[in-house]
Amino acid sequence: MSGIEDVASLAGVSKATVSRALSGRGYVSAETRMRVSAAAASLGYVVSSSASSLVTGRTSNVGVIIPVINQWFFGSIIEGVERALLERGYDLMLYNLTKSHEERTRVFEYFLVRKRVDAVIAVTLEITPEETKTLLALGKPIAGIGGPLEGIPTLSIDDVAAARLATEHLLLLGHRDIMHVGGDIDEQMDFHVHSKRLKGYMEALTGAGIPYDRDSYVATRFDIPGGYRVGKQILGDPRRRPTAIFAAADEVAIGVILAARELGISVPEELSVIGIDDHPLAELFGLTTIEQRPDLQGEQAVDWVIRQLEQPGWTPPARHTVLPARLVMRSSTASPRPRA
Amino acid sequence: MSGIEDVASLAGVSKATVSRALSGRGYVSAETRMRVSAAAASLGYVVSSSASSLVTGRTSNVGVIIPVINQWFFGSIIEGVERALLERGYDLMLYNLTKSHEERTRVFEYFLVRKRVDAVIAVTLEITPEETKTLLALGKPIAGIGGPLEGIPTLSIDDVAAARLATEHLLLLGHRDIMHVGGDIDEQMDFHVHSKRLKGYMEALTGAGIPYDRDSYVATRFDIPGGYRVGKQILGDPRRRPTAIFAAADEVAIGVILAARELGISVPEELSVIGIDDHPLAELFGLTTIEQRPDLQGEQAVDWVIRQLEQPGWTPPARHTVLPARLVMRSSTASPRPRA
DNA sequence: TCCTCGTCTGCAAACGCTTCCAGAATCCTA
DNA sequence: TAGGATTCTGGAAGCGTTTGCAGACGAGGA
Repeated sequence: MSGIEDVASLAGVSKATVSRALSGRGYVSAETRMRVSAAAASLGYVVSSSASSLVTGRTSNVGVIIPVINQWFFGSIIEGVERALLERGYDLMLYNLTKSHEERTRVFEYFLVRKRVDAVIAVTLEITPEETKTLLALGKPIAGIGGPLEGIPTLSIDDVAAARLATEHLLLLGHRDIMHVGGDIDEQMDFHVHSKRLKGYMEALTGAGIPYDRDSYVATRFDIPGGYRVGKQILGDPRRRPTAIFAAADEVAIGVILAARELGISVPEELSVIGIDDHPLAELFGLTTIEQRPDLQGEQAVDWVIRQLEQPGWTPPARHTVLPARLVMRSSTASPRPRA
Repeated sequence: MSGIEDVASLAGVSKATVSRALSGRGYVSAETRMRVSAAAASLGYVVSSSASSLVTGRTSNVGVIIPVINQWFFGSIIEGVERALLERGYDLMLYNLTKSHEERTRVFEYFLVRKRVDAVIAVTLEITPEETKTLLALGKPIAGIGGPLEGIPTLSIDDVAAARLATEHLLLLGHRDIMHVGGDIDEQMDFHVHSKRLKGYMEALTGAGIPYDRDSYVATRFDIPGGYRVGKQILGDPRRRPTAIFAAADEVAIGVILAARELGISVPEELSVIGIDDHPLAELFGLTTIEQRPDLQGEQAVDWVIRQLEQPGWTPPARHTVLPARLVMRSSTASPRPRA
């Protein structure tokens, strides 16, 4: 494995010049630069990132902390982040932080601090003020997807508003009997996504003068089988069946649609269903939904941290950034049929 | 940010002793070790990984090259790899290598070589002999998921055998008119997964004395909408409709089932469907399938590379390792109905 | 012509660790 | 009691870069 010294002697210059030629910092004559590049290429030389970061103090790594990988929302974020980082010459260190408190501490106090990353992107991670202080003390840029988070730039859609928008769409169609299938409030994800979406739903109902009935909210797992299970329950009981269901995520909504189909309940004639996300499967099921773009959220977070790294003085938005979430109308929602 | 020197003077020892105490290498008295640890903790000291790897030559990073993230198979692999690495104190550097040749070269020639990782795990990546040579020349352990790959330990299920098993299951039930919905041979993934599964299908047919008809293989995208689209085509034409369909992946199979449902064709009474993967949704759809466990594949690959790193002399299996893939029977397959 | 300024290059000092080496202290065994 | 083995510690070299500083050179302005 050849070092900078070898390149230097092959090119007939000093180590310093090699370093300058290859990194593009400082003065180097065009002719010298060519010679150095040629020498480096012919030796297959690549700088040692450890040596380099030892002296510069930068690693060219960005740490991403994420609770789940194998789910559309999170996978899309990773894709977006990866793409943006690669483009800018940074590498991605992935930390899959599951619920376990022990793991969390380990990552926070050990891995991240360990001078391994230049910046951190925390996905759906409710960082405590103390942890925030630790992180900020490191002087490393941080950005969060989710939020808001005190002291850290964050971005996300407005969950309350999105849920309200979805519910209002149903109300506008004339539905009055609308159920909400959401996440389990007790098994909360960080940032209370579940309660926020529930809140938006309630607000919309209230706005329309419809009293909120405790029974009209049902919790389940945030995936297709979860939606299916609950769908079977709700729709299986004719007395309980609403004219519309607002599911807190497209996967849940799709589960509900599958349940409806199985019960012979036609969507949207007998039941309207709306979700949130605009999941890739939404189109196949004709699912009306509220679109969000997690991949762009990832890119945006990358942009924030890298800008901070590379443009001294630049600072990201101090407050939480709210992303647009728009209604995508498809064929799973319609006006309720007049009651028989 | 405190360095080893600070810890040393606080504990009243030399840097050398601090290093030994904290890393657990070499002799240190119990009493000294305690004092050093206490000092380190009180200063919030963490070793600089760049400095450390500069002298030791190890980074404690493992690079993972993967073509897709947001798909069950690949996401599961990442989860498995991440879990196994974290457990052993390594960090995961993620490289999402999409089709683009340029990106590929960049990652290979630049990122990986850049003394940033101790080992590489290549997922479904057909590494050329030249690239293999480059990688091996780096002296870094490599493992591949997929394969076989000359000179690199790899693991995967036997795609031909799995496809044969699936098809034979249908044959055993009495089906003779079996179509195969697979990936596009021209838009091949690496390692020719598509053609291998097609081959297993053909072998099974031949074994049963059934001539292979070109029209009985249809290519589509490897996802639910892809399966759905093709399903609609095939099943929509009564003259073309087979009694059974072997889909090369569960997602495709589920798409086919959805198409069948929509056309009022009941599964398994009028149509048997089998897939490969045992995708989380398989159970919901009662899908009979061939199970594989990508997460375990990831863990296994990690085990190989880390063992090589930590147990000098240990070598992974020289040849391709074939993983078991077993039939999981559910309710999407049955004997064909006697023809009217 | 002289001086200044911008361009180019090399020397050498860090960067923060790990580890080789040697010396001191303690322990065991003959 | 002597001698060797074992345990513990510190000094210092070195890992492979980047970068501040200073010197050399040529060009342009006064």
